[in-house]
This record gives sequence, C-alpha cells and structure tokens, in this order.
Amino acid sequence: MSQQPRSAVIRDVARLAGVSHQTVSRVMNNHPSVRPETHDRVMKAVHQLNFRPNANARGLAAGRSRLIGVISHEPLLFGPASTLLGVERAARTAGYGVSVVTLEQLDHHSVTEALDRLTAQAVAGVAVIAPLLSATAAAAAQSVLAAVPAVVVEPDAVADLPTVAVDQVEGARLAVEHLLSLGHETVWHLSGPPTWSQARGRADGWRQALEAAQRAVPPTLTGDWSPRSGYDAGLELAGRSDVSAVFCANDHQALGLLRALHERRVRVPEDISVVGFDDIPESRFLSPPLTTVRQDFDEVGRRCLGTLLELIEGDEPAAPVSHLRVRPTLMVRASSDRPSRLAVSR
Amino acid sequence: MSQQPRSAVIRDVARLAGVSHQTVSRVMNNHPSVRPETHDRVMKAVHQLNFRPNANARGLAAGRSRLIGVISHEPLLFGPASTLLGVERAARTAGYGVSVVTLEQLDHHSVTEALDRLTAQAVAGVAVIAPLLSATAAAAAQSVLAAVPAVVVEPDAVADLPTVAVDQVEGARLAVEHLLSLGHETVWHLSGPPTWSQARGRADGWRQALEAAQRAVPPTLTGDWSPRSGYDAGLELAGRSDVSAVFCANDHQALGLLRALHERRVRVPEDISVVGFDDIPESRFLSPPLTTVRQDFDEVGRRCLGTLLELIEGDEPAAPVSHLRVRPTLMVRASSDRPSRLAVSR
DNA sequence: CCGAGCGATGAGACCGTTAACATAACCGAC
DNA sequence: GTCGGTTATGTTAACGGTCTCATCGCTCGG
Repeated sequence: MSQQPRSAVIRDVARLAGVSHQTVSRVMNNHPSVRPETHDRVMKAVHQLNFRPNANARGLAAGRSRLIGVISHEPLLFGPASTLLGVERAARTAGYGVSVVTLEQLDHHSVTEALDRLTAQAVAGVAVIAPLLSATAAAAAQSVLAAVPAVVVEPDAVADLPTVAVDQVEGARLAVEHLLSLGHETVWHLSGPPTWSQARGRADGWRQALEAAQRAVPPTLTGDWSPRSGYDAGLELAGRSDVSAVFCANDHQALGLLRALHERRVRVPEDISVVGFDDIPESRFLSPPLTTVRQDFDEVGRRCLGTLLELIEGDEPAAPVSHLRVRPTLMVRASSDRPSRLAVSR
Repeated sequence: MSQQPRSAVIRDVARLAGVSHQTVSRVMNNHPSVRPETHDRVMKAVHQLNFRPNANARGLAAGRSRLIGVISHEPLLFGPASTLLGVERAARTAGYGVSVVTLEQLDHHSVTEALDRLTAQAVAGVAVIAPLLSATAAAAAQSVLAAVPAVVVEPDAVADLPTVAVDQVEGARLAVEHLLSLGHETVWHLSGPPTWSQARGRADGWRQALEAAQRAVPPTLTGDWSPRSGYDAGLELAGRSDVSAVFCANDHQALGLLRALHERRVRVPEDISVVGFDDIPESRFLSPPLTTVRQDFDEVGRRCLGTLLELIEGDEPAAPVSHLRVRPTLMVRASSDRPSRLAVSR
C-alpha cells in the first residue's frame, strides 16, 4: 500500500509546476532566461517534493559531474589532511562533491590507477595533494591530466600544471627574520626530509633570509618530520654553546626538540629560541607555547577550487598556467624571545 | 586532424570484440554465463582500448553507483582521520569510490544536508564517522538512512542502525588489567570529553576492570583530548603521593601528562606508570615510549565496508542489525612498569 | 525423437538529466 | 504593419551504461 515514494525526478517537478522538464532544468542550473514568476513556481514545487537532481544523470548528460576528485598521499600528516579538509569545504560551498582516492605509493602505476578511477567517475576536475616528484609519477600524471582540469597542491612547479600552495620560502623567511629582529646572531635549521618540496622550500627560505641579512649560515640538521628526529637534533644542539635560535621545519620536530632541550636544562626561550612551522593544534599548549608559522589551508582549498572552476567553466583555453601562493602568518608565542646573553658567552 | 580520441565506450569494445554491448557489460560485471573464450576476447579489447566503464552511466542505469558516501566530523583528529583512511582503502579494494562530506556542526540541518548531498549522488551506501549523539541529529539521520544502506562508526548503538567500532571498553580493560598485573594497587583515569561516546566507553572499561578486580575506584579527571588538558592533569597528579598508575583516554593527553610529570621530577615509569590510547605515530618516540592501546582502523574500515556491501548486495532484507566490535591491542612500551615502591610509601 | 531446461548471446527499452533546436510571443525600428 | 531579434518555453535526441526479455543451440530424460 504505502509504497516507498520513489524520490522525485525532474518530470514530477515539471508536472507539479505546470512547465516542461527543461524549464525545471534551467531553474536548477540558474539559467538566465527564466521568468522570475516561473522560477518561483518551479522552486516551490522543488521544495514541496524535496527534489534533488540526480548527480549521475547530470554527470552523464553533461559529460562532467559536479564532483572534484582529490588524490591524496599520506593523508594522516597535518598538512595533507588539512588541505583535504580545505578543498572539501571550498567544494561544498561551490556545490561540488569530493571524491577521494588515497595513494599508497608514488609510482607510475599507482598514480595512473588513481587518475583512471577518478576520470571513470567523470570528475569535473582533479586536485593532487601529493608530491609528484619522481619523474615517472609526473609523467603518468601529465598524460592523463592533460585531458581533465587539474591543480597540484605543491610549492614546486610540476609538469606544466597549475599549482596552489602556501609560500614555503616566505614562511621560512618570516620565521628567520623574526628571530634575527630579536637580536639573534644567526639561526640554525632543522629541516624536513629533502624528498619533500615543502622541506626544501623551507630550507631555501631560511638560507635566503640569512644571506640577505649577511649572517653566517650554520650547517643544516635533517629530520624526517617526526618528534623523534626533533628530539635527536635537540640533544645535539643542547651540547653546543653557539646556538641561540633554531627554526624547525615543522611543529612535530619542534616538539621533540623542546623536550630534548628541557631534559638538558636548556631553557626556552632564555637560552635558545625555537620556532616551528604548521601551527598544529598542540603548539599553543606546549611549554613554552611555540612560535610557529601558520598556513591557511582553507585559503589553499579555496584557491585550489577557484583555479579548478576557472579551468572547468572557463571558455578561453589560452589562460596561462597559474601558480598561486598563499601567504603564511607568523604566530609569535613564548618560545622565541631576545637572546638573554650573547651566544659566545655560553 | 588528430582528434582527441574520445575515451572508449562500451559499444566500441563490443565492436572490436565482435560481440554485443550487452556481452561486454556482462564481462565487466563478472556475470557467470559468459564463455571463457568470449570473456578473454572482450577483455583483450577492453585493454586495447583502455576502456573504463563510465561511473555516471552505471549509476544512472543501475540506480546505484559504486560510490560510498562518508560523513565525517572533525576529520583532523587522529581517530576520525584514520577511520576515513581505513574506509577509503577498503572501498578502493572492493572497487568502490569514496565521496566525502565533512560536517561542521552536528545539528539537524547539517546532518540532513550532508545526507541529501550524498543521496543525490546516488551513493550505494553511507558510512557515518561522526557522533550522532544529539537526539535531533540521530532523528535526521534515521529518516534518510532508512532508505539507503548505512553504517555508523561509533561504539554506541544509534537509532537502530548497524555500527562498527573498536571495542573501547575492551581496550580500556586491557590497559587497566596490564597495570594491575604489574602490581599497581589501583589505576587513575584521565578521561576524554564525556560528549564523545569513545570517551565514555573508555571510562566504563576502566571502571569495570577495577571493580572486577575489587580495587578502589579513584575519582576521574576529565580532559578534552588535548595535550594541554593532559598537562594540567599531570600537574595535579604529580602533587599526590597515592598515584602509581594513570590510564589516559588518548595519547595526546598522555603526552601532556608525561611532560608535566617530567617537569615535576616524577619519573615515568619508576614513580608513575602511564598508559595511553590510540597509538599515534609519536607515541613510540616519546620519552619514555608510551604504552598504549592500538586500534586497527584498517580493520574497522574493512568491517564497515563489509557490512555496507552486505546491505547493498544482500537479498534477504531480514538480516539483523549488526554491531561489530574490533578488538584493540595493547602495545607495551617503557612508560609502564611494576611499581618500584608501594604507593603508600611516597 | 522430441520438448523441457539451461547456457550463451543479442535487441531494445530505460535510467534522469542536459544540449540542440524549434517555436511562440513580444519588442522596437523602419 | 511587418520584419529581424530577443526572451521564454517546449520538444526531442543524446549521454553510456544496465535490465528485461527474446532467441538460438545444446543436452538430457522419458
């Protein structure tokens, strides 16, 4: 008797509103040439029937769905996870859905496979949140991505594709200049793994800022993003008397470093100032609260989607490949302060 | 001239293989009644043309797409993020895509909206990784979720829906029994925010284990998952002489607690043993490495998808609502050890 | 030896939407 | 007043699959 009322389709709405289904379609897609009165009548019917256009039918008929594909590598790290969230938020606001494929490895096959999955879904565009560093991965990407609008969320240019990212060099510069302005002679750097372009960008910014201020460039310590590597570096630095400021490539490393310094009775910021990168939620609750560089991932997501939508909806095919950079912000907290004594006096 | 070779469709494959499009469809769906020889011939053509069935067309024709919708709340927390990853992995293996919608709030409107988005995409099923605690949210969910297969990833039963989760009570029990077996008189507990059913489950397990062993149940400290709240609790506990073991509801809180104890010269594990929950990547690199309860999120993802697939593909509508529980594992590390002296002697 | 039953395949309708084209009404200009 | 050009709407054909049903050989039992 009480049949499950099959969800309304466009013709149901049309019948109820007394128009053709095509007019309903026009209303749903904000086509300009619909009389306001008709528009309202249709919308009333839409609400009355709780009509939602079927995304599959739309995608099929239009050739592309309102779906953005996202390829994500290491989606548990803070940066990638935050970027994914940012893209999803922006997409949702723009009326797009987000289909995610994670990448276990970065080889040719995995990348191709992931892209195939997404294109099979007729996604309107693809956002790549993965370092396409290996030439083979990039090549795999390029062949497929030539056909579908794509944006790479990476600070380095990749294979002629548009990119969006936080300006890593600028962020590092902010950190270093902040420390120098406090009176530190120079700044040490604990970098991330050099296979990541983010790590390379931060190291470059650090070096550039020091050189611009004509300061000595200390040797670089290399970590792997983990607190453990920060801890190890901290033990090493605690033994030196010529270190008054350290810039860590991410907050997790800074966390480990803080612990090591604390164990060795090196006071922060009195003896050594520390600055991190990321502004993870924990940072302002560390002891001392960590000065760090905040990245606006929501903005990255918005820009990312903006670029995609331009490519998708844009008519002019000759738009130049864009490389948007989002400006990071320095969050000054207690872990950085002016040096209380000259480094040499230790 | 060299036209972009529009990607192959099923009729192209059929023509090349010398069969009807329907036979190709059968091959793509592993229909049993296709001669092996025909099957091979079709597959050869499929590979030759690099044919991928269009997901939109499939979804439209079949009434359901090979897409799993995931609703996620707070996708930056370790548990939710890991669960999302687990579901995506399992879905990918099963040949399904994953469409994600994040939930900014947990009110009626947001939940309805998110579900509408997913059902408009004709998703085959929905996995909810969000606490549907509020009655209104649950109600919103129920009305829609009655129509589409759904699984809730939550340790508490919700509105007659199937659930999958790590057994929180069991995990807490493992932690407490481990500490008791080392010789501790009793175990203190720093819980998570009681609005989370996970936090409640862990607190319940802790209490049950103590009562089963007929031990005194100390007052509960309450945190908010953050390291800061762990730090605060640590300062409080460091001042007491009757604490020899603490079970923290998550690793982030344990991290803060360890720091506080270290500052107060309370040794871990000599003076106080600490056990956490989650096994975040940092845990084994803390000093001391943290004993904790590991949750197998990949398994949760697999079970989640398994349940969904049963609901989707299953024919018998009378399957009982299932509540799968994944067993957690205790990871014993250096932060827990036998009490070196009786608690009373401090 | 013949028809029931099954295995393998094919033909055409159909899913719900958008795109292309057609049509009717209306506008101002000559 | 009639004609080109909008504007608002309707009609019909895709889009690329799956599903239902029909067809054609076979095999096998009586």
